[in-house]
Amino acid sequence: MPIERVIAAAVKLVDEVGPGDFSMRLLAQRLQSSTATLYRHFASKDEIFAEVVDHVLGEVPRHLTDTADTATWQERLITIADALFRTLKKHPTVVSLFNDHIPFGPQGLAARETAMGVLLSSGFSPEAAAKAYTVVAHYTIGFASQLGAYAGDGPEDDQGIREFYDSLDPARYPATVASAPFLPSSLDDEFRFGLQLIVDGLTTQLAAVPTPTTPSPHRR
Amino acid sequence: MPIERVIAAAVKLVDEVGPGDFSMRLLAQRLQSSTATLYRHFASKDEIFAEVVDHVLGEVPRHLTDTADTATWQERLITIADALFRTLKKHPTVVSLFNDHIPFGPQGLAARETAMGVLLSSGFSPEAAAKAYTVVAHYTIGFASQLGAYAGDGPEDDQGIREFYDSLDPARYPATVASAPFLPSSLDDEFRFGLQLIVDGLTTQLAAVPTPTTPSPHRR
DNA sequence: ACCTGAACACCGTTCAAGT
DNA sequence: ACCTGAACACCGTTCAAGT
Repeated sequence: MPIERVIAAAVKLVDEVGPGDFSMRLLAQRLQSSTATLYRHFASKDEIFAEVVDHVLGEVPRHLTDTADTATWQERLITIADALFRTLKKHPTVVSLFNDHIPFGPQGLAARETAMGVLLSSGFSPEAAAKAYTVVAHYTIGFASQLGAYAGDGPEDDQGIREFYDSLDPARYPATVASAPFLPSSLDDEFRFGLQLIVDGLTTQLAAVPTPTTPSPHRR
Repeated sequence: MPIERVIAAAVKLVDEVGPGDFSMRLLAQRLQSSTATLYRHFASKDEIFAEVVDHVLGEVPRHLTDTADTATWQERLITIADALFRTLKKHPTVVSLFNDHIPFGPQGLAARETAMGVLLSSGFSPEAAAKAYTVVAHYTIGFASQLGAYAGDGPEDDQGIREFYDSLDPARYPATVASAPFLPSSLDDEFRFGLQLIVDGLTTQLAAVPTPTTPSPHRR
């Protein structure tokens, strides 16, 4: 009956069977209760999913690796994005739920506050921080959303994808075949590659305006 | 009974009611047929969704704006990503289906081939082209995946989000409140901002290796 | 007050039976 | 050979009835 127990069980169930096979009946059964009882705590399945998203966001701080006081804002921003990405990778089936609603729950707000604090104390202007965090958060969640496509039943692992493009008719798909051997080795590598590009781009962009870009100690 | 008519009706139905409310019965009814007949053409609902994704990808070329022969690869790459993003924006409820499977259908292959052709003929090495296209494609689809979150029932429009963050307790969420007035004005603007960052990053990255980055006429 | 079995109006998928 | 009504085993959500 404690609400937190329901949410924890819901997270576990989504992790195990995915949002598609998740059902109120299954959840009620696991809690040795009935669906009608669940509806006294939550208005709908969707509301439970929102709580699941918030619960998962609560794990982000655990994946935040310590950064030295001398770390640049670039290093700090990459650390934050990486913590979010690693959290989502631990709950691959949950990620799609992030695309239904903006995470306005307490853990979502806390994650945003922590990240914005790091950026502001690293010398970002409020405007630059808002744009940087928003784009990095959307980039990270967007990439993680596609994790599911690489865990299906087709030739959908790194090696299989390369082989598939390589096996196409070179007369019909010359450019695709030519580049097939050079495809990124994993969505992970690609995520880091793109994240670095964005941070590089932010560095260039910020250097062009009077916003201070020199690192300053975080939360001294 | 022609298979293309079924797919066209499926796209229309997903556009209208979303994947959640889409049902085989509803589709059969629109086609004045029965669900059992649908199963003689497609093995499952999932297979129909795969065809819907491919059909939508077929619209990308229509959104490709003409680029001058003197256009840089940066301009060409942005044009390609923008065409994909605009296509997905026209089918916001379809986008989530992109996250279930890699688009290996004929239209998906054609879109990839066109984009890779542009990059290769713009002077990219096969390796640089593969990495650049993959990261840009995932970036674009990832961003578009989150379009749904900004069309819900909460305070989920640009103005409402700003107001929500602005109304938080400044003592508890100082960094969030400080940056609230500067949030990007729309997911559109943010998409273009991030895309520019990635292209800027690619420019820096490519300048550091012997890969030619000078524009050359496309498909002369 | 708190809980729940059973019901309602749906699903995806299959199959025996019709033309 | 091609189609389909009806069935099967499920859904989310509600509500009358029980303690």
